[in-house]
Amino acid sequence: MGRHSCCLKQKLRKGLWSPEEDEKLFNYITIFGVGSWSSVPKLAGLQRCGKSCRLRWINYLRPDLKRGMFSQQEQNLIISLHQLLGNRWAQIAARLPGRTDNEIKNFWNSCLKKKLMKQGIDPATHKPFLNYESLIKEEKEKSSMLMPLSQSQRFLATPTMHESSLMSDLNHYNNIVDLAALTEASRKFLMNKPAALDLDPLCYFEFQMDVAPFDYNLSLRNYQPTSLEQNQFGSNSNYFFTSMPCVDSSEFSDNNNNSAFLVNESSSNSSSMSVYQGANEAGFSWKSENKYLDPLLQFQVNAVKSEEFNKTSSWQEGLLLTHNNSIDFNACPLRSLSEDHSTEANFDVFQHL
DNA sequence: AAGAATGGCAACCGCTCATGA
DNA sequence: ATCATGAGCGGTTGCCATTCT
Repeated sequence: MGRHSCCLKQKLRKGLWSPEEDEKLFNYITIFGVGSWSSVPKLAGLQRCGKSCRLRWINYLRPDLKRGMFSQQEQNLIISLHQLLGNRWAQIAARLPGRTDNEIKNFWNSCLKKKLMKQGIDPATHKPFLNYESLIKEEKEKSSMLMPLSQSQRFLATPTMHESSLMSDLNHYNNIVDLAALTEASRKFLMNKPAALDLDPLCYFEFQMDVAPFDYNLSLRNYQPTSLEQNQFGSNSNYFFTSMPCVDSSEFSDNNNNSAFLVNESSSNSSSMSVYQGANEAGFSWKSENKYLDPLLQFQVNAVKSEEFNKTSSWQEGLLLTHNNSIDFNACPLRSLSEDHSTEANFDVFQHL
């Protein structure tokens, strides 16, 4: 035992399928439908293991297969999906009707990868090829001249129980804040109504959010921008952030010099979230019109300076992948603060399937 | 022209996960 | 709880055709 039963059986054929075998399998499945693959070979009169039959059907015989070249749209979609999902070919294939995971995987490995590389894009990260070693070193050197700020610059607020851990994290170059801790910290800030926490104005944020129908959780990651990015922020930015995990929350807003995180999941088919940083700084929002999220939506958010954060968002349809009623939500850092104090953030909102 | 190298694709292998006894 | 089994997934292999040297 231990091995697949199909592998124990003798005189099972392997390798390419003959037209006769294809016909047998096709006829059998056409008549009896897809059921127990392990019993298919016997019933269909094939000297194959069930696994082999399944593969042949799924990848070749299935009548709903598209075949032929991938269209430009399909190629773009694959690239986008791969950026979001990585090598999860089955999930990617689920978004391309008539295409199999195997087909997409092969296409990726033989064509798209090279195509991206030719464009100077790393197919693994979907970002331009960089010499990361030297880049990081360079940025470290640059930032060491600018950073760190004094503690008073970083934190204008009354110290809290979480500040020290935040501080220590900020001392790392990448200063990735422990997400759970920061979420918890933020929640407590909110609940205790502390004075504003003034984060390093040269830092900005990446947000991650898990969403289930009635349970939202926002986490925050804070990291050092590159010097180029630093220049795009106002020097006197006053970043403040709070997050609040909510369950069926009523509206929460925090105006004036505070930022706010708002999640509403009402019993109606709508939900929304807003994040806002600082009194005069950009914020952004996330929103779903459907309680059960449309699996094909992606939101592009344009966050514009406004005194009322709930007026700052606009939406654009795109791509959203769903999974188990939860979402992984990754916002790119707010960036490109322009003269009119508008900023733009593109979000990848996706769920694991 | 011929052998080597490469590319594209189909299929296999090993693993994980779900299910049910 | 444990084990057996099957389905599904992703990495990998191997075959064949094409291109290169």
